[in-house]
Amino acid sequence: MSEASHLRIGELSRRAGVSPELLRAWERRYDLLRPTRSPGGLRLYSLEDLERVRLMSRHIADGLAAREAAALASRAALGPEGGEATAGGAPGAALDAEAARARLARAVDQFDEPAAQAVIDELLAVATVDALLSEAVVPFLRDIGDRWERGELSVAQEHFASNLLRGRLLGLARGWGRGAGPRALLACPPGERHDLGLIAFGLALRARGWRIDFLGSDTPVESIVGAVRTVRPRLVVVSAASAELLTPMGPQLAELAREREVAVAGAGARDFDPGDSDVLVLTRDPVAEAEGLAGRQGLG
Amino acid sequence: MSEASHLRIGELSRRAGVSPELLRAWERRYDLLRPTRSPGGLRLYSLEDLERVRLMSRHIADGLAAREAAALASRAALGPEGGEATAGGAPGAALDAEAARARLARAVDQFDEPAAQAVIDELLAVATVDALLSEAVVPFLRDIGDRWERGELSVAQEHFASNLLRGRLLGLARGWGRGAGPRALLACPPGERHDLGLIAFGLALRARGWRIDFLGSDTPVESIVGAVRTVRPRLVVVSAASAELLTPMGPQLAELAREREVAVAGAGARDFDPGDSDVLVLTRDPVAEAEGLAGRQGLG
DNA sequence: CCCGTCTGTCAAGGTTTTGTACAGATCCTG
DNA sequence: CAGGATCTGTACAAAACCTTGACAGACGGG
Repeated sequence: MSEASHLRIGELSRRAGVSPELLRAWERRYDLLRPTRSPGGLRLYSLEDLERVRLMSRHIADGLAAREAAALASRAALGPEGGEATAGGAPGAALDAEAARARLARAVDQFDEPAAQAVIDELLAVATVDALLSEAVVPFLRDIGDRWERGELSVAQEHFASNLLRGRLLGLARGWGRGAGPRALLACPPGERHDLGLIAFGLALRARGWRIDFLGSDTPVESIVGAVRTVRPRLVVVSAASAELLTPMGPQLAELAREREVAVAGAGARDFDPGDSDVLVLTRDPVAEAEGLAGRQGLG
Repeated sequence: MSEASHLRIGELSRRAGVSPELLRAWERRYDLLRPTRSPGGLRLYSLEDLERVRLMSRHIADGLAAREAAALASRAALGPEGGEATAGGAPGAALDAEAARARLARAVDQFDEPAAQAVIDELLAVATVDALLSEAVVPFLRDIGDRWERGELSVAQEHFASNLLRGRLLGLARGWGRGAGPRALLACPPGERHDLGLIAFGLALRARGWRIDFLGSDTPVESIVGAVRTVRPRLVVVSAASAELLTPMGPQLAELAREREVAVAGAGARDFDPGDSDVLVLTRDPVAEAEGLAGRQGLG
């Protein structure tokens, strides 16, 4: 897994998001990389080199001069991964979520899937699922929403970003139905197609021992009720971006809530009126709410 | 073990999606294959050779240069390296797709996520992406559709299955925008939410060297057109389950088709009338159509 | 405000890599 | 035996790289 594939400069450039000219300049001026050469003289890089370039880029984004960044990146190559102390940046810990979101946003703007995946890879490498969700995914979704409302984002870009993130989150979700914990059934009401927040919520619950049954977007109330009868979950979560989609199912939710925990979530939950039913209204971020529910259920 | 199902170069070319000239060039330049010869001197290939060519193609699609891809593909022939989950296995290994589908169906009926994931894991272990798609995914989607029409499947079960499969397919799709191949832009028209077939198509194209830009379900025509302007793909694919969703965008598709390849796919393509435009109508399964398009584009 | 340094970018001119094409001879199958 | 499929060898052109050298904007110090 360590060494391996030999990338030519073009591919390294694409994966690292640094132009070939600059890569050569860094090599010449700071001796950042020492690629092997093909018989014909072409530079061949390893995956370690890729990491080093990414590290250098990150340091530059943090405000260091190129020379300093190169020194740091070169040193880090040997020593056991230090804390990556970001000098004077965000209050964040080892993970500069702010910078990551910015890079992610740029990748989405350009429909650059590899770059976006790379950012997520880096985030996953240093963050727990909880941190990933609350510091990157949730803010990123908010960003997307804001830019969308301001008209800065096209539908195509929004879809592109959603599908990319959905793939990664569902990847993390693999096996979330396994185990012996209490079951939670997750769904969005009819008309609602924003399921990313719900997936994030599912992951946060999973990290606390729940078993997840995920129905996803655009699920009719009767189907949810039917699934509840089959699955017999301890918790049902319905998420929507607008309260208008939640209100019509109020009675059925209230009915369900007589035998089990029922909650509404998402931006739409804020304006949802549970009346005198036992339906919980979750307005905080997924991780916080998952934590709250875990406590309520006497779970870790 | 290594059955010499003597394939001639034409047959190998068709199955691997690589032109005969290129196969000979790879043999000469990188010693990728060492076919036996017929008494008259014709090259005879084994199924192992086929796998090796496919592996090489995949590495190229990942952005590696031909020489490096060949080195990796040759090395993989001996020891199973990391990452070759889809191609490394026994080439002829019979995958009992029928039984797998039955188990998958039962798992879905019971909302048993772990069981369903296990079935998919097994399939992935022995099948190539192509085989997985054409022998498992596509028939499974058809099954779902049929049972849905007969009312044997609840909405909840359909959603459950879709999200599960979507997660796995998008997992396989990771990095499908990488590399230097021609770009293909994939989307569903407004109102269409069945994107699984389209994802499968994207994977099949990917296996043949294309770079994929995926917009997914429910994308307005103007957004598709806008994205085309940004991305400048060589191919645009629009997929829908019903022709009613495709017909309204006929004019825009015809317009797009004047400068690049445009195709409609999905069940709805069957009833789509391209008129006198150059819009291609893809009615066969994703793998077959991807193969056809690859040939049309002179791709490997 | 001027000057030297740092950095990212570009251009010119030449080489390597790689997919594709062609020509003429040979092989295979109905 | 005709016609399609292959074989060998050579050639090409586009894309990607290489090296050297230069240059403009940003920035800190005098």
